[in-house]
Amino acid sequence: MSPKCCPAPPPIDPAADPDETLARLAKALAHPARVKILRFLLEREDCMAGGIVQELPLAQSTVSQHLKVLREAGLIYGEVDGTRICYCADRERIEQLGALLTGLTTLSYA
Amino acid sequence: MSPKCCPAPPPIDPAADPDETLARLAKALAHPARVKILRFLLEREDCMAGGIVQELPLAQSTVSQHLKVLREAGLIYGEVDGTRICYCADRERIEQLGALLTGLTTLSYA
DNA sequence: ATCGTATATCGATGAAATACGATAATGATG
DNA sequence: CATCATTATCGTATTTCATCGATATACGAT
Repeated sequence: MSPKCCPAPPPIDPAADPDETLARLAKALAHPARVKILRFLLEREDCMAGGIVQELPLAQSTVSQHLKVLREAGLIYGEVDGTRICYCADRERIEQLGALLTGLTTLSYA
Repeated sequence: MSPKCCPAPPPIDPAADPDETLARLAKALAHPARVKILRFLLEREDCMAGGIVQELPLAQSTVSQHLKVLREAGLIYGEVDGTRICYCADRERIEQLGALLTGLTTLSYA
């Protein structure tokens, strides 16, 4: 499931406030470029990421910034090996976002 | 299903770019106060909203601003009747966000 | 050791978000 | 009609975001 080139993703903190967590994850997705980056990473199972810059009409430094935001939110993880990066989308984290959303909508029916 | 005090929610535009839409909706949720507001509205099926200000440690004008953001993103809808507001959470829109998320993660398995 | 490539970080800048108080608008109430 | 209660809007200060170019860093190849 999880590709070889990346270390294990950090665990999800169950004690965190759901509203804060939801807002935090949503914020990381709150930019089209970051959604596209995430989609790009999700599309290739081997999580090779060299070439993200070419996919977007943005400067390299800007893309790097967006990657940082995604990384800090835990939506992607990985490592940089000198000249090569190996980022992976953390599906579990994305599913956590989905679960938080579902938890929101099913509240009143519980 | 949809409460009486609110008009019909605006329809969802199917032609919009999914990444833009996802980012737009996520952005509206990218603040804890707005998540709390949404949760508050989802909790009461009758969508009465008088009292949101009391739920949050924020000035009334700030809450109004957050409501505006949610409204413009289509996550809530409703009308103001002078001294009384009647906002409803748009469950369909929230589910659209969930669907866009799912569409993202299931991409490579399609 | 030098060059080339790929990524991250820094610094600056303009745009947008967040917050508040003050004010306006609108209905309800006396 | 005057007043109260509730919400929206305006003006403004502060912070955060987005973007870029320039520079730093790390590795591979020559």
